[in-house]
Amino acid sequence: MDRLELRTLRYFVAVAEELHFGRAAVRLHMSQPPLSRAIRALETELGATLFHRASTGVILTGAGAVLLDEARALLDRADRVRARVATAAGAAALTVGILGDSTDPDVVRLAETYRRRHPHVEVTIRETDLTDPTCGLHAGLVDVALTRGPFDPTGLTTHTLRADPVGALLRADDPLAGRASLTPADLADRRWFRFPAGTDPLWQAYWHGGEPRRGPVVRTVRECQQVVLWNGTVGMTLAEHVPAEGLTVVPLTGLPPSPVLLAWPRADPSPLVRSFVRTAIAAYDAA
Amino acid sequence: MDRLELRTLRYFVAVAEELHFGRAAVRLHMSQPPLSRAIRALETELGATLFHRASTGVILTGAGAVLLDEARALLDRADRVRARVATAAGAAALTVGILGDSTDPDVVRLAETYRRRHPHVEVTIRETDLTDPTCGLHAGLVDVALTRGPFDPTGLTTHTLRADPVGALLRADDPLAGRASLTPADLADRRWFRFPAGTDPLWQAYWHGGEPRRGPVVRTVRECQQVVLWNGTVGMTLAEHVPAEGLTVVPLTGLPPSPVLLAWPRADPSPLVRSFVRTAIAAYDAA
DNA sequence: TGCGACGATACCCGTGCGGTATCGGGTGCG
DNA sequence: CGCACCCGATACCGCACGGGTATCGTCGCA
Repeated sequence: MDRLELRTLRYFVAVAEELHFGRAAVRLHMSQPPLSRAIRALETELGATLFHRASTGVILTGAGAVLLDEARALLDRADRVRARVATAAGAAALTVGILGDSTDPDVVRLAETYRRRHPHVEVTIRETDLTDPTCGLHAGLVDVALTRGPFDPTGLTTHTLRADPVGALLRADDPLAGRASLTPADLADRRWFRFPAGTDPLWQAYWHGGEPRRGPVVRTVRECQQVVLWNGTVGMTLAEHVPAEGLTVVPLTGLPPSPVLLAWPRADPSPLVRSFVRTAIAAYDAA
Repeated sequence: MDRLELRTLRYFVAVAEELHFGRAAVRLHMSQPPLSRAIRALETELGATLFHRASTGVILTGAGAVLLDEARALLDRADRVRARVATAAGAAALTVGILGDSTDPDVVRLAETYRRRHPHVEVTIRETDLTDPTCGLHAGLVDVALTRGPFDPTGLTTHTLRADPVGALLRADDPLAGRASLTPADLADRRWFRFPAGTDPLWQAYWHGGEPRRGPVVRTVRECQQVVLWNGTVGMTLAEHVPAEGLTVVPLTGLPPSPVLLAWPRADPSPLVRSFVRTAIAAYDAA
């Protein structure tokens, strides 16, 4: 009674249009055997032969032609359901907080994907400087944050997407710039750039290499680079970070990698927030 | 992208009509938690809130009302697809062979179920006497057989549904009639009813208690009972069999139980045969 | 304040779906 | 005539998802 699902009908339409199981499978981004099985099961379910499989090729039977017609109509209608519900839900807005002043191509792609799948949602990207890892979540400025940890998770739900190794950001002419890797101890006597007082303690501690530091206070990635470039202060950044001219990055060992994570208010997230989270997780899983 | 399936929409319609998750779950023959999850996932998928869950009860949102409308239309159309394809497939006929001259209520229920789900199929039940366990499959008289083993499976596909213990069929005044159980050895000196020469050897051997026997030849259940009643001949039957007046059944130990099975020609079974097999397996699994 | 109703959450388990590897047979070419 | 390739079917496997039970949190009411 329950093999007749929209997914199965999409499979059927693909095969009926290609008249070739292999090509249809490619189009459906799957392999051929499960497709053959699904069509076979559909035939069993309906009690009718939908394709004649001859060595010369695959052709539709009469029943198959009728089903093709019906299936297309059904799928068209199903596709419109999303739009109808979306307009009925009215104008919807979602503000996504992202961390830092650098433009991350991943974030741009994610926003595009989400806008394509939820065209009725007005998506606003709000960039925050490095002093607030929650990107304004606690202040209620954004609905969901695509940011980095660690920070105080009180009242928030978080989901870690990835973790990136970190490195030391040095002047290219620094004595340690040629080293293959460094530990925080190697830089214990240096001046580090720091985040302002009041910044989340966990966050501050992490980027200070796990120790209390002294040095100039910065708020943005650009400031970090400028401070390092100007006066030989050091600091942490992502190991993959491609630094500005005159700077270099040396991998830091002995430190946990920097987690990329989603965060949103714990209490009763809206469907929009949940759908964004789902989309983001799917996108990062795929990458 | 793929949470929007007909099954999910059926869930949604049930909840929207009951405005009560628990009752909707009952109607859908499932428990309440998976239903809540499914609706929640649907909301996430669509990026819209479909129900307001207040302590006073559940009410539809505007988006929910629109979806209810759309979902009903979609489900109606989907239900008609089956009928459309069936008529396009043309008049179809399926002959089911069953074993024996006794009417089995399970078989009647199964036939009813199948006819309800495949109204375009002309289902014919063909009863065979006990001399052909394939119910005319080899002779091409039936498309699929609902019968018992064992028999020569050459050219056939079989699927065992169940196995029933067997017993000895005795006159009620037989000296052994009071025993709690018997073995074939206990009856070694008796005359057994037999199946005619030419009957499938495996089948014959099974019902003769695994040994060659001498005695009157029978072809039907009624004949078996009559022969035993008239002259004290013995034979095997199902242990659960409720015998006619003057007869008794004593469980036989040391013999494999009698398998109930489906059989159909191995070569390229039609969708009708496959759908019948599926229905039958589901029915016997449920029982 | 205790209890009942009801939806949400946590956790477990089996099944179904999609994957890879391989088969079989039919066709076409050397 | 045989070999090789094309293509759908089959076999088998692993995992995610859907369904289950148990329990929680919260709200209304006695």
